[in-house]
Amino acid sequence: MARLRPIQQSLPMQLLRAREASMAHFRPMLRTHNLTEQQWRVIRVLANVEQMDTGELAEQTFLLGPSLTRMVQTLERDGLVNRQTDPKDLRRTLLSLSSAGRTRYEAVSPDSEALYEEIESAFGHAKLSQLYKLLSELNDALNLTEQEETRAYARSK
Amino acid sequence: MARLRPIQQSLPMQLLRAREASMAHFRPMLRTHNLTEQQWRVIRVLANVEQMDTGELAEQTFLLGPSLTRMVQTLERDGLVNRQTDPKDLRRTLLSLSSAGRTRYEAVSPDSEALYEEIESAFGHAKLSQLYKLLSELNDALNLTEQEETRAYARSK
DNA sequence: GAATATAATTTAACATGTTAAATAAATTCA
DNA sequence: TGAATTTATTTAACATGTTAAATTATATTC
Repeated sequence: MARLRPIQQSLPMQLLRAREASMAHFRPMLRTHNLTEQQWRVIRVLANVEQMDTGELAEQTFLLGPSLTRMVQTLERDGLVNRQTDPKDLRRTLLSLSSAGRTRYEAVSPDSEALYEEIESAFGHAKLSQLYKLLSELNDALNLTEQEETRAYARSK
Repeated sequence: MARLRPIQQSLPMQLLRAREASMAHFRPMLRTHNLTEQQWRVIRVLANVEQMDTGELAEQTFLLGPSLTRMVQTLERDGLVNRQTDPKDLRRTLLSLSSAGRTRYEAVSPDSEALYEEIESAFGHAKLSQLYKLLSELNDALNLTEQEETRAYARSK
């Protein structure tokens, strides 16, 4: 029987390792601003729009609905985000950044940008572009074959 | 003030997106074997050794200690893993795969390998190698600058 | 060799990830 | 139009992520 490849050589683990290595830079910084990585993602997206519904915010931040629902509760309690039911579609919840949320955003932004630039200069702009390109192509390739598989496993279950 | 780059163009999000795209293939498969992604990582590492202590297992699987502690409790309850205190260093816990654990490993392996091959053929072997190389270099670059920053934030806190 | 420091693991507390099911509103269509 | 379907969000339940603190054992040092 063919032996399964070592886990360290697997694509998901390589990607996880790289992501952890990059987040190891951002997390301590966010910690000094009393934000989690995911909260910062939400604030950052909301900072660039008037308002956004939960579904689109979930897509933009790569968070799942249930996580977002919980997070928004605490973000609202902490006064960083406002919620409002969409008057045009009562199923939807519209979210927006409060002024305290915007203040926080503006406090974190320079620190965040500084880390990006540090990473770019450590890794090199050319390599970074090349990496982005490959990751984007990988996504395209993976998403093409995804649907059939999902259906296949759904059937066999 | 310089505007912060859009979140979708950030390195951590690109890596997260790629990882999610790849895990979207593996998770449904693992689900049919009643394993979570992290449980599979633990089993897979233990399948290649006689035994291993918690610390090294945490490194190999990229799991944090507290997560591993909890997981091992359920894995032991489910009869997939055995625990034992290291007689040479009573602080350490030695973990090993039970025979039921090995059976599960051998059931999952072919499905896992099949997905790897599917991904390789969808994305291309050459590109995949190139991606691995870049990710590895990124890790090296990131880990070099990590320590100083961590210390900097520790001081400012 | 007792006091102190270091190391490996675990506990605790809170946040998020994941899937399934429930809820409620909008949409479709017979 | 009203029953059936679809859609957006939330709840629920369990698993993992993250940090800090506690625990227990080994290693150091005086």
